[in-house]
Amino acid sequence: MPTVTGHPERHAPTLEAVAEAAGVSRATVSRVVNGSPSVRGAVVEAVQKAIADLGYVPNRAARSLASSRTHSIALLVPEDVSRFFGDPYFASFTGGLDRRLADTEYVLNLVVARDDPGRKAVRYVRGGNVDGAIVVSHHRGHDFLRQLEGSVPIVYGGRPDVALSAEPVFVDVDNEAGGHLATRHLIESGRTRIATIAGPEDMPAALDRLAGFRRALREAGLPDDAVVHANFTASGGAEAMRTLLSRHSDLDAVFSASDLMASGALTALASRGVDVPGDVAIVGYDDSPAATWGEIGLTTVRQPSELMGATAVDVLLRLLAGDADVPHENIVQTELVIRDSA
Amino acid sequence: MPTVTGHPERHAPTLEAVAEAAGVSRATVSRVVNGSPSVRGAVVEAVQKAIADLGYVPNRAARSLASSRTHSIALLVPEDVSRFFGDPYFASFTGGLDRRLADTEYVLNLVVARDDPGRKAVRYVRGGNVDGAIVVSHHRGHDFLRQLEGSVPIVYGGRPDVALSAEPVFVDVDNEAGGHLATRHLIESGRTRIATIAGPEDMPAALDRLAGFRRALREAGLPDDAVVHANFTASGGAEAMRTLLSRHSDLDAVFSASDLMASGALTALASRGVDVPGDVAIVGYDDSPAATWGEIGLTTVRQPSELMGATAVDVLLRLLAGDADVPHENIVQTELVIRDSA
DNA sequence: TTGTATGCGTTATCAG
DNA sequence: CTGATAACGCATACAA
Repeated sequence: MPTVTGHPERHAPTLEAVAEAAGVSRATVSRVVNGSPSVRGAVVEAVQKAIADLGYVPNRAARSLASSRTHSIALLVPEDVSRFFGDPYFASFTGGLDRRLADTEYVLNLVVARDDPGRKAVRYVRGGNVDGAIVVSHHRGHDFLRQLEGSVPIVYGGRPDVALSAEPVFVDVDNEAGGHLATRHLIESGRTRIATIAGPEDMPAALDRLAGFRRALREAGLPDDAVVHANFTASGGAEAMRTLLSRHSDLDAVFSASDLMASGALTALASRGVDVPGDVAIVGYDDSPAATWGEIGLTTVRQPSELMGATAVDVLLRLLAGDADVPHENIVQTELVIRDSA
Repeated sequence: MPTVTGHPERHAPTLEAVAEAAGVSRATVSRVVNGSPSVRGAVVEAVQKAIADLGYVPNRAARSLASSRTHSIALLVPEDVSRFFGDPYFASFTGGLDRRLADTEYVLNLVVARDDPGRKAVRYVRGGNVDGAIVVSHHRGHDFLRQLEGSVPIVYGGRPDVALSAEPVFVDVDNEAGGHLATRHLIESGRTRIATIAGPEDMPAALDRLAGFRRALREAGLPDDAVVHANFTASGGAEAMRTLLSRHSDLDAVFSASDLMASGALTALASRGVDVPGDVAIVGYDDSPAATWGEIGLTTVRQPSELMGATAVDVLLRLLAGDADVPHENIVQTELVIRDSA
């Protein structure tokens, strides 16, 4: 059995060693490492050379102990990880987080509050283990998030639907504008009888998209009464589509509030022999993988999820830097991705 | 900043404070916290009470500095995070990791080695920032992984296809058995002319599944010559299906090495008016969301990805505990999920 | 079984 | 601009 636990590592070089090699004191090396402006140029160079020669890497624990800053931030996920990452939107959001974080010396800690009602996670965050936190995939009723207030700076992915005592800082997408964008595209391509498969009535994002849909139609002087709600699933979308067809035989376009529902709608249309986009045009929402898995590419509204992740980091970093006037609402815009269906 | 319910921020209590409250020394408190067996029962209780009263939480940095163990492990992802988490398999794997880790005091650090050829990530892992690492989604050519050897215990998700100087510890799924399982199911349901849409010829997992397919057919005395390779995409699967149909008109079943390819095959069959599973039965692989998105549920081979994540943690924990004889190969078995298509 | 003393590697507060 | 020197909170040999 090969040795697995052996540490052939010498003693990792410390500030002390670098100081000696550079002929200065520990304090000076520390200053150079932390980019203090008050060090003579020549000394800086000498120290940096010593650092490079010895391959010095600051000890995180020691640094953290002395400065009481951890240089790590929590990605707090209040639900099952598989579900969270299984959602392409969050996968992409996390990608944005990471990419933006790569330029910094911050590290991402994955903190999950699944079974325990947030106790362990709250203790972790409050326990001084991280400098800040980004909370994602939070839902109404996640009241334990309140216990995070007053500990470290927090940025929410999506406007939190929780009773917080202070105004939360969040990044969100402009769903109303997204719904408007999609519907406007249908209008501009000459459609006149446009329906929507809306999302659940208790989800703010869904309602906002619906509002955007309605506004676009009103602005164009078209009727906005063809609305059916579904539950963001493919089968729900299929059923909604059938309902719409039976109610509005003159239908020539549909805005679906999610790609998954749109894919269900597409199969429903196909089985009825309705040509897409010939007879009926359809625009989805999300630009999820489902948008390109079918035979005909789905024209859809992309949420800049990666940008949102990056933005969340930006905002948090500003908060950590003590920036007093960071905006609480950070709204990013959607974008239309045109494929075959509309 | 509004006052938060609970502890008024003050100075977080330290060992010192607990010691004083319990009327013992810091060392004793430390022993209790770390579960040392050599502390009198009465004292243990007293200390634990003090801990509870004061809401004491050990300072990670101090602990780490003193013990040179970090209690955190790295999840090393050598590629784009979005792609990694966008894959349901990895999302689920990570879920397994997390769930198993929840019982411990270890924390997961997300370490990504995307653009930089591993330099930063390697430095991080070697820099003593983590006690161990779990490496996932590694590909051939990721030679920088070699630089991790000898630093901390490492467990790979999937057998690494990299020239390592020591025998790597990994968890993997038995792809050959999976291919065999799928094919055997088709045989047992009475199919006699069975083809396969295999994965890329340069991927070990794909080849293993193909080998399982062939073995099952040989064992049943059936021909194993109906093989077409595709690239694990839906469109690739559709094209492969068309090729198979043209070559083997007597086809009555197909094993597709991925659900995505199977979904493409399904659309290809549908457009030719072939009934599934009436005329042709089809079994996929992965049990990904794609398996249930279509009109007919896909019978498929599920990879116990979550179990694999949990196993990876188990193995790593044993390594960290200094367990001398942990097996290097940790193989988990696949499972057949029967739906409509076969 | 328990307490004492020391050190872990940095940062930060002073002087100089 | 630079160098001593005291924290930082905990673990752990060593003593008792």
